[in-house]
Amino acid sequence: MTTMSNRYQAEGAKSRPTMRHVAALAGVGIKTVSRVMNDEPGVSEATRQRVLGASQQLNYQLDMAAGSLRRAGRQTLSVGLLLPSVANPFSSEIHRAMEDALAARGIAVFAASLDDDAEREKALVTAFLGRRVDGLVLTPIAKSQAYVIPEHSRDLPIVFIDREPVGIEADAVVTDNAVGAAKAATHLISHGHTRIAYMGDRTDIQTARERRRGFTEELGRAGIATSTVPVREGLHDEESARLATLELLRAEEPPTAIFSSQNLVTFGVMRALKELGLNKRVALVGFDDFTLADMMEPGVTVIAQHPDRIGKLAAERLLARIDGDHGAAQTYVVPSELITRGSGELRPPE
Amino acid sequence: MTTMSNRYQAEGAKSRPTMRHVAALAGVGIKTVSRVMNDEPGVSEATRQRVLGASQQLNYQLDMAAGSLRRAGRQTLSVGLLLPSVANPFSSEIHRAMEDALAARGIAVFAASLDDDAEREKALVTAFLGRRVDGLVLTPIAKSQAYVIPEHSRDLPIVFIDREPVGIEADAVVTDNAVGAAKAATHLISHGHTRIAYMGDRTDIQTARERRRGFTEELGRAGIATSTVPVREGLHDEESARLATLELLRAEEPPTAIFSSQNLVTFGVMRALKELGLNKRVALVGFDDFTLADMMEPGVTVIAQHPDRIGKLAAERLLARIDGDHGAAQTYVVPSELITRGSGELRPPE
DNA sequence: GGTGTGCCTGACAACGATGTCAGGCATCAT
DNA sequence: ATGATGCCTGACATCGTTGTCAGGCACACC
Repeated sequence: MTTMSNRYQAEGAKSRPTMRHVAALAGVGIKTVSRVMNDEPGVSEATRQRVLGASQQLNYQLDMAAGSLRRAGRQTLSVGLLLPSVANPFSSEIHRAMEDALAARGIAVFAASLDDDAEREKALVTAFLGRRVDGLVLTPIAKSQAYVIPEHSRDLPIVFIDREPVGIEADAVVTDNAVGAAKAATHLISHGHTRIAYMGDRTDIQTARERRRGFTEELGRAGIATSTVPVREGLHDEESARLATLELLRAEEPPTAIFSSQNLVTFGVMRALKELGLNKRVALVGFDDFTLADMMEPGVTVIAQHPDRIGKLAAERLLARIDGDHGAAQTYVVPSELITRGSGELRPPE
Repeated sequence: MTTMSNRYQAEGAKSRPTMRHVAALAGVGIKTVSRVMNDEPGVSEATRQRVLGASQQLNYQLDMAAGSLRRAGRQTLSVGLLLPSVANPFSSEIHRAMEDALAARGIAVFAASLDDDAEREKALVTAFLGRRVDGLVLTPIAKSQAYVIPEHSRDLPIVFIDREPVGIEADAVVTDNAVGAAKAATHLISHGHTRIAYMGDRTDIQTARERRRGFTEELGRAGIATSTVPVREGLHDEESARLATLELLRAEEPPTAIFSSQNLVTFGVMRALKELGLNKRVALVGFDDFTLADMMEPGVTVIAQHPDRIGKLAAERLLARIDGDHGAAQTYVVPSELITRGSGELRPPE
């Protein structure tokens, strides 16, 4: 039979060897092969070597999917990771940190991009559930995550990152958005600014709202009438931020400092400032650190997030849940950090 | 029985419903449920609705792993992607492009980072094979990829990206490294430079060698004695590139132009030039485009690769192979592009 | 010699699904 | 009435592996 099937498949796809093939070649039972491949005790050294030899000869490899089908607990040693985009630097650093933390346990990561699309979020969660991942880490974008309640209460570990979920109680790992934005405000105020503009992302994004709240509350605390604060929101890319900034700076009584709530927005602001030759006159603090920020003219002061820590922490929480931690859901806050590089330390003109 | 198991598991992990549960609730056979879930024909509309209702009520979801166990061809609708690092911008753009091309077919992507570690390459390939991926896309780093020959000849689709594999004939998608580097050389020569330094990456990386070859060959063609070309290699990060550049520029007869073979090296060179106040005097062309290159002083001229096209093409080739294309292995070359921004157009001092 | 104690080992069912196949029931032509 | 033809449907084996369990064998002890 073996011969038959070999000949039959000689010119096409050769099929992968199974335990049965290894067992036949080694002259043992299939269960013994299983024991050897899984490093289970109770196999004599001689048998072990025979099986190992046969398996190498056939280039045999255990089929994890088939194994976990029968195995208790059904672990697949894979998890799903849903990010705004795998190509986004912030996301990909989280991804990397998680990978490192999970690789130690032999867990592989399915990664996917959401593009701020709520439908895609649900579709991808479904796709990963169908693959029976051991856990899910996701950046929520849909209005509510209640749709995963059935799975979550069936004990599927889920950790939300960057944004807290709505409609479900589950672990989350987030940056101290409001506090970070407040730090930016304090920093600019302490350098003499009172007319500080806020350039913000789409308001349907929770972190954007938090940053705005932290920022304006801090201005209020400092005695600056929040009604006088120029606020531009709904900026989701470089170009819209650039245009909004140009408009703002050409208006009467332009701001002497700008706080931008996100990477791409910061880039747009930088472009506008440079165009108008104001890059060394108008102060700027951006939320999110970025490559080459120190090479700008002047260097760009930022509120840096720590995607590596977020990723690591998320992975640790996920592993704890996978290992059976049934404690109450909790939100973990990773502190942001002010990094001064020049642009945030410019003083207003006399 | 159903009641029993519900009560039993009320306080712990509820188990996931299976087809049997759905079948029991709908009062049909298990195979009928299978037909409905897979949109197979031959089910009356009335039965279909009953099954659909039951499956929704139980929140049932098909188990892909179990399904593909029996299904012909054993497709898992997942592929493995091995990158230098998922956090590397070049890699993550490839990743994104692949994801988009594969998502249309419902294929999920396992992504992992190699960190230029040959052992990790093999370990991760093994890990993905154990998960029975339908295909593999990988950036080779090990000296030879002959170890995947058994799987490849068993019809596992494999596409190499960025670098060509060694010891195996398989599809590859790469940038025209030598041509791109030659373009950089031509560009600098046409702007009057004859003393052009080459700052290169580790020579064990194939693309680095190709870039160097293309660069020096072009200088030779232009009549520049290659023995006079300052070459610094083995630079793998910003700091080593910065130091090498400082040393080079402080030596006698410093170059009037620099070609850097890679992103991080370019950053190091930029830092050194700025430190010495030479950023507007010494010309620079870097291999690899990067964010904010146009915001530098001056803007940085680069040979841009097209990671999005590389990713898309790799995904297309992989799908073709998955669909049974048994044509000879082929290497696909994605052309690079010269983007002028200022730094590469600086002329040498008289 | 009988028996208990470990240590190895393999037969068998099961995991959750799909492929195969045969059977039941209308409908329709003869 | 009889047989042929389709359409639905479910019993059963099977995918590759692991859990369970019982059996065989060697050794030591009484």
